[in-house]
Amino acid sequence: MTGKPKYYLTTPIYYTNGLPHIGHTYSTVVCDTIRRYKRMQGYDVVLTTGTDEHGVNVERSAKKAGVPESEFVAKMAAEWRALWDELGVQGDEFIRTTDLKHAHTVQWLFKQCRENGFVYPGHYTGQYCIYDNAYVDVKPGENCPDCGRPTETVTEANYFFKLSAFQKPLLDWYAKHPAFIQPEARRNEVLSFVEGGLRDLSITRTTIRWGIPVPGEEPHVFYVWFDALTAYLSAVGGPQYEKTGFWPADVHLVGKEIIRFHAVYWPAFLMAAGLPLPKQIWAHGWLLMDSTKMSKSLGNVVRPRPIVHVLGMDALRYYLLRETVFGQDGNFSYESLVQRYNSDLANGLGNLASRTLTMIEKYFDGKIPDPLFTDRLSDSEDQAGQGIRQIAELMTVSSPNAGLAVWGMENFHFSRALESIWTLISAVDAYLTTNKPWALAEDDTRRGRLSRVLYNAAEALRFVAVLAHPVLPESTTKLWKQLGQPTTLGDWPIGELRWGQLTPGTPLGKSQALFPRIEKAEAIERMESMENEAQKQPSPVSAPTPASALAAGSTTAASQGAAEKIGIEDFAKIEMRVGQIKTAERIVGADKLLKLTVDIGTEIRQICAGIAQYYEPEKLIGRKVAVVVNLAPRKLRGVESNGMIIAASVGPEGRPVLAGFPDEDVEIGARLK
RNA sequence: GCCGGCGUAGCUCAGUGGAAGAGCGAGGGUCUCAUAAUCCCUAGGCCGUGGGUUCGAUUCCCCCCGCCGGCACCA
Repeated sequence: MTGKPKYYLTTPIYYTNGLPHIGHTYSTVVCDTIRRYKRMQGYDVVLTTGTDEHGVNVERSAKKAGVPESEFVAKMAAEWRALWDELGVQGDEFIRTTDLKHAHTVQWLFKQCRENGFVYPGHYTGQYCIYDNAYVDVKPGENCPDCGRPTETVTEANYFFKLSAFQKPLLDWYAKHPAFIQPEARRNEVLSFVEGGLRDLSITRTTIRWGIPVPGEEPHVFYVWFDALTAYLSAVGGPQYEKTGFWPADVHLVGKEIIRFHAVYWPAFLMAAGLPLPKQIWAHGWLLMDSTKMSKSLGNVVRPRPIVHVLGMDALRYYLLRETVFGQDGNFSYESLVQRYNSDLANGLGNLASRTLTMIEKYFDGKIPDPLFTDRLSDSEDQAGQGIRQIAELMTVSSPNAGLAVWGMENFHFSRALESIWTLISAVDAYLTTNKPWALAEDDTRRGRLSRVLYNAAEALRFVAVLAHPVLPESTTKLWKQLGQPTTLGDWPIGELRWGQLTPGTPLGKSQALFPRIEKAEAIERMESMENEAQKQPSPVSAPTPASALAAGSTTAASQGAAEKIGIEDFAKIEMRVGQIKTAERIVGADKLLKLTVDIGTEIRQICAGIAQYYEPEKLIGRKVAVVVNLAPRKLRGVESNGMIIAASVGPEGRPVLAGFPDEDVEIGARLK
């Protein structure tokens, strides 16, 4: 089609059992930023995102909503699409795993793998969690380690993929392509995983109805990863990928929790089918609501809409890319979000644009002044202006020793790139303060200098508009128009950015505040109340189930720090009972944890409690405590904990004080209400 | 348990074998073109603890403490 170089990148294909939260948003916004940047660099770019719509969870949710699966997923897919639109995301391909062309691609890929001898029929027997729709590694009779619900022993016939055959080829590939898995820490994890040996993988199911049929092998349908991962290929031609020229992908951007599927399974499938491998898998970190405090409940997810409504989509995009070092985990809080908005966007970029454009309006009748570049006298007079120019020009140099704006974008160091663009903004602010154009304006003999100063400020703003556009598409476009630029900023060739391209005499567009300042408490209050409102409302199709909150490629948002009001029915979900401690011992290698056995009336439970620093094990025996008995079991330091002992958390260190019943005798097993 | 990472100013983090940094917040001052914005100054932090290598370590090595991640079918 065009002679442009091609660039293909993907977001995860999101599972449609719930609605998007801030973590999904993060993945997608990063991709959109890269897409816009590559486009400005002159690439023919395709960004694929989409929805993963098969599986038992969808079956169940659709049933609950009382609609056919196809209808359910259609509505969900529409929701996801709409959200991406609201965030300014330019998805070139929106692939749904229920698309016909995707089914064809999956079936074709399977056929290739099978013909090449990497698929064989077999049986799998294991403990199966029907809620998570997954085999889990526990003994018969044990509960699911993830959701805590009972598992079933299931034997089914299914097709296996010979993953074991790819240990060596994969390791060779990793060795030959050191940048294949990013960042480095994830690469090492994957490496040690593969070095530890690979087991074959079952890739079809007969226990699922809602899936892509395996041709001629009904009732087999394809199981999640063989289905979902292939969507990346389906989106750009499937079997005819050579015609589009977009395969292999340049980068698959994923959340760190699904790195293995992308860095091990997917390349192995492709190798088995004799297809080219993607060039890079980039795993980003999670956004945590409160990094110090891990949340146990997944109920409180932060959604992007309230933020977009209160602060605008650019504010959210900017925050996601600026606040967190890409690749690492980051913290999310409304507090820091509004802080960033006010100090960087409103007071920084917005205010600079406002003061510059207002002065050009006032002193030059709304036309870009002539900087008189040929005037040598003015030139020497304006050394500070030369400084601004230098800073701006350095931004465009792709080198870790230069201005870092372009270099940072190029290397996915988004926070660095933005940070450096903001050094230009504050340099211009300082430049204006020093040169006082408002004072120059009162002296007709200094007209030339005034022109020069305001030209430089406007030209620097133009640089900012171009450089920041991939992150702030909406507001930089406004700025672009305010600067009187007739071109489409998104098409502007970033590599051709040069100082002095701003044409004198250009009439400015209508000026308006880019980022109106907002009172912090009020903004937080509005976002939180909208969020709470949204949590109460069922989704357009059905309420998302908490167990599915960790969708593919999502980043986890743990619970909010501040407690919300809950209804009595929510409280009733928590089953607390009086328990008596029977035994207590320290856990080797864990100095905070005690392993307890607790009689809760109906049974004796093993429970771990983080109280070892303050309670002697021997003195606890016989003590009556409050126990949450219906908490999902989990392993702490390798020791299973089936319940939770209630304690007050006192002081800044959170010293635990056990809740108890000192005054009255209570019966073991009595429920707390 | 095994493997890996991290621990630097109130907060979020950057950084280097040779005189400790940025942004934000906070305190003081300033201008008035601007979104009560800007700009300037100030923060004196045992660079987790202890030891080692070195002329010299926050930066290299070891131990310890604390936190986090990975250790397979988790959409």
